[in-house]
Amino acid sequence: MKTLRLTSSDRAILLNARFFSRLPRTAIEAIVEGATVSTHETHDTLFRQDDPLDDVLVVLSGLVRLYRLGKDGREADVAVFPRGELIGVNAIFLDRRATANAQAAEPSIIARLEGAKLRRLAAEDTAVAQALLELLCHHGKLAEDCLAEDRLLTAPQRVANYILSHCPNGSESFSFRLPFQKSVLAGKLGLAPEALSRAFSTLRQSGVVVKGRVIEIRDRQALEQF
Amino acid sequence: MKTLRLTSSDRAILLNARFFSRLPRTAIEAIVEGATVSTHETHDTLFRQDDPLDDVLVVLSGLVRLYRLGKDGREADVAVFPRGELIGVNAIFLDRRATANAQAAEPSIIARLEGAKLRRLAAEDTAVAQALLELLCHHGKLAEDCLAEDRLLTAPQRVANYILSHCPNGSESFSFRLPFQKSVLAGKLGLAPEALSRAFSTLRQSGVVVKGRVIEIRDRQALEQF
DNA sequence: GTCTTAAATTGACCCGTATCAAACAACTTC
DNA sequence: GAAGTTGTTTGATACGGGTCAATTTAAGAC
Repeated sequence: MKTLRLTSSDRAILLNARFFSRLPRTAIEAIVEGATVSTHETHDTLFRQDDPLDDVLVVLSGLVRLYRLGKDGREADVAVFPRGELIGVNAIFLDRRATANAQAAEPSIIARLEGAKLRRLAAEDTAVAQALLELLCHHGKLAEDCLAEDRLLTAPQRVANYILSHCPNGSESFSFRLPFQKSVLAGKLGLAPEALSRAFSTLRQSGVVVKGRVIEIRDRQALEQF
Repeated sequence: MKTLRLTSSDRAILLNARFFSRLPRTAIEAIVEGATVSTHETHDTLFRQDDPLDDVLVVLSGLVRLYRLGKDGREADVAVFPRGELIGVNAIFLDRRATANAQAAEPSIIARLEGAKLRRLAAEDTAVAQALLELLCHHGKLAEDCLAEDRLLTAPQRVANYILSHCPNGSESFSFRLPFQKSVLAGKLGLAPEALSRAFSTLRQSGVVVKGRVIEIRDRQALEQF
């Protein structure tokens, strides 16, 4: 289901997104003008691997999972995009085809920006180009982190890392709520859901208490040295 | 060992690099002006994780391996850069610190471009910004490929993939020479050298013959379905 | 060419995690 | 609130690949 224009609340969310927050108002208006919005249920597919794709998607609310399919049908997540993230920037500067499948991991509202317009603006306005450069560098770093984690850490270590990345620095004990389902976290960390579950129970002996989506940390140091 | 200026042959190599080939001569001159060159032996370290780094390195010849260290001292390659590649673009647009260690994987000649200048040029010249955007998108895609491979494919499948990526399309049988040591290939594919060796011997039954650095493929179809 | 050192291979073993199956818990929907 | 659906946990098992050690092979040095 599509609506032609962004509502004012959609607009407000966009303005808060990291990508847009660095840009002058006029640039934002130029980018957003003509954008369309769509709503999606959990498990809806937004686009498929190898599909022609000349749009950038912005997650206004909800969550989008980007994954590739193996020959045998197995899925491997390559990224998970929360509210405010841009999806498909790579594609519009390369061959304008999706490199992976995208699906909503929960009920989501998605804005679509035209790739052609973004390319034009990037070529005309160095502020836009600059913002894109920073975005891509950030994504690059995240991808590097992810690859290194996969190759260096065991499942409990990856989970400990993830938990610590949510720790307000300085505090020794804290708790937070997972921003999505555990199965999504498992995918993001490159694990089967069962392995995530087992990792949590391994971490119990290091002071991690899991109650539903809420995670409580009693001893940060124990986690750090895991 | 450093030389202050690029030789004319260094310059020629730069002009052939994918990044520079899209740029007008004037832009290239502006970027390259003031660059320094250094030569390195195998295993020399170019920079270390978390070091301040406000340069972009260009591999003029040789090979550079980018890797992260685990707590236990294990190394995980995050990228391997052959001649013509740029290293450290992410860093100059983020916090100007290295996100990984870089070491020469064979005797190498490296050019250093100043990050500050590159940033300035990217902000002034949209052609430079454009070239950087395309470069980063390409790197992003490669990183995504790598992550997906790690998560979806077994060791023999990754090796088969690598071999096929060197197959001149259309040909049913062919052979080529590995552009670097097998241990480097192993790291690039996220494998221990032993695992690479075993993968090769598994692929022998699919018509892959390995003689030193030369790889011969007798039956492409068998490889593709592996 | 021979000597020396580094790289690659092979075997034995073990650890980590995927997979399958089943029990359980938590939401929906009516 | 009951019934069905979906998500999570637990156990048993199998497989892939890492690690260590011992050879074999290849590559540099003289």
